[in-house]
Amino acid sequence: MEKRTSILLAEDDVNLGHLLQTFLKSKGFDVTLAQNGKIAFDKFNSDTYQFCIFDVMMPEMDGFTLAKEIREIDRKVPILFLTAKSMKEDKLEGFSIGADDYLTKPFAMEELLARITAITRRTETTDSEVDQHYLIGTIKYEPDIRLLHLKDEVKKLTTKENQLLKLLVKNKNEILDRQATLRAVWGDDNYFNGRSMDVYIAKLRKALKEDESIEIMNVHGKGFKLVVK
Amino acid sequence: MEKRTSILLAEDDVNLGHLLQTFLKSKGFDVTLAQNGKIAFDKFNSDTYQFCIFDVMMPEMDGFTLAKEIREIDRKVPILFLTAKSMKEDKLEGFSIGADDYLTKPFAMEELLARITAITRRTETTDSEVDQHYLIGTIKYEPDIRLLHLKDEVKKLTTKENQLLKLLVKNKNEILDRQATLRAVWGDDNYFNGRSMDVYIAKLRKALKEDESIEIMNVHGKGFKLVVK
DNA sequence: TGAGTCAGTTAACGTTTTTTAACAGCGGTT
DNA sequence: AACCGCTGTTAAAAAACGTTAACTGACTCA
Repeated sequence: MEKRTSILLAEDDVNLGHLLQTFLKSKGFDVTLAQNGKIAFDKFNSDTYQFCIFDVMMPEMDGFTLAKEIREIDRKVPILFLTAKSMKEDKLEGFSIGADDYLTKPFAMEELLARITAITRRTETTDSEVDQHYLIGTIKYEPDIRLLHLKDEVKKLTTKENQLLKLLVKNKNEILDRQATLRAVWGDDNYFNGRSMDVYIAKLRKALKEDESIEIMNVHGKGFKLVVK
Repeated sequence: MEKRTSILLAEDDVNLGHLLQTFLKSKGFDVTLAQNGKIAFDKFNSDTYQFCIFDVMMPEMDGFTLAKEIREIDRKVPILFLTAKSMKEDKLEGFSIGADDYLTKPFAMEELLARITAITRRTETTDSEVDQHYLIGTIKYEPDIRLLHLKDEVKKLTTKENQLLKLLVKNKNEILDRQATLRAVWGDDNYFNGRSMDVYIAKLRKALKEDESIEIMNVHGKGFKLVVK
């Protein structure tokens, strides 16, 4: 249940625009592409964006003007400029409007990604959700505080129990690959960690056995699967 | 009570260091100058800074290593690199560590200022980071003056208690890495410092136990995590 | 200058968590 | 059926952590 960062990208060069959109989408962002500043401004006002990337030179409305307009109604949303010029004056004009960063074309995709990451990291909200919970059959499970609400007891899970159960729950009714799980939880899928995992599966089965409809089933040679009937 | 943004500047070139310090001070910043990365790391851990400027090439501990150490205990504080090289690889190495920006020497003072302003603009109004105080559940905590406002007492924290709690609070709901914390607070992550840290965790748990919703939970083999329900 | 105080470390002992060992059973293959 | 790798389970061993108290060294102040 992870919300993706939505980005508003204003770029009149169709090729570059689509290239960037595809790249950023592959990196897990929601990217809305606008052909020019006017369209971008409309889109900004009709939807919610966490991040803006504006080409400086565009028809209709250039990037700087667009940024200035947006800054009047939102003085916080991060704005990154793409500019073909490399003159210092331009850079400064962008910053004084309230840009957060700029890239001079041509630039490496990875650098763009790095800068977006750097900026969004700072603006992230401090507290992540601690109140998230799942229902496994009739049993309430709170992974963030590692609690399992059983019929007549609230069981505290250990780190490993919790990591494993969280993966099972996230992949409910799907096979949880044995090797992948070992690498995720134990860091290495060697023999002993495998045995250790089997021990933890036994613990979890015992913890969940009060609800008959829950089953952690083994898929021979593949992994485990949490099934709730 | 207006407090100035405090900057930690790590620069081994004494001339450039003083020049920058003087310039930034004239622009209204509090600037602490550290001769090398090791000194900077110690200063970062004993005081509070809103911004970091690190020269990449320094004796004792270089800027990238310094940033990496700091990122383990503070994933938000803005870091700007000063680099003499202009290779793209270097830039990316910086960003992947979690840098926010970089400047290639020689650079214009005004450009440095513009970048600092761009990065701090959004955070300065939102964050009450300048007038440092946190709420841990119902308990008010003022790290700068090392006070914990309990129900019927104002508890003075010792240096170590305070450093540890500050890190926990800054990383609320996230795992605070055991080794990184030891290096930050005790300078070395050997066995005995580890035991010492466990003693301090016990002290903090005792101090915070009046609020049931607060928990310092252990993540076996990884570190501790401050959770407020 | 020497008893008292205080922050921090080390020691000691207890508890919890995780790993390893040991043995038993199961599943698929030949 | 015989075999072999995979899994189930329990118990013992090892590692990590929790807590209290004794200890150490630095500082204070009469």
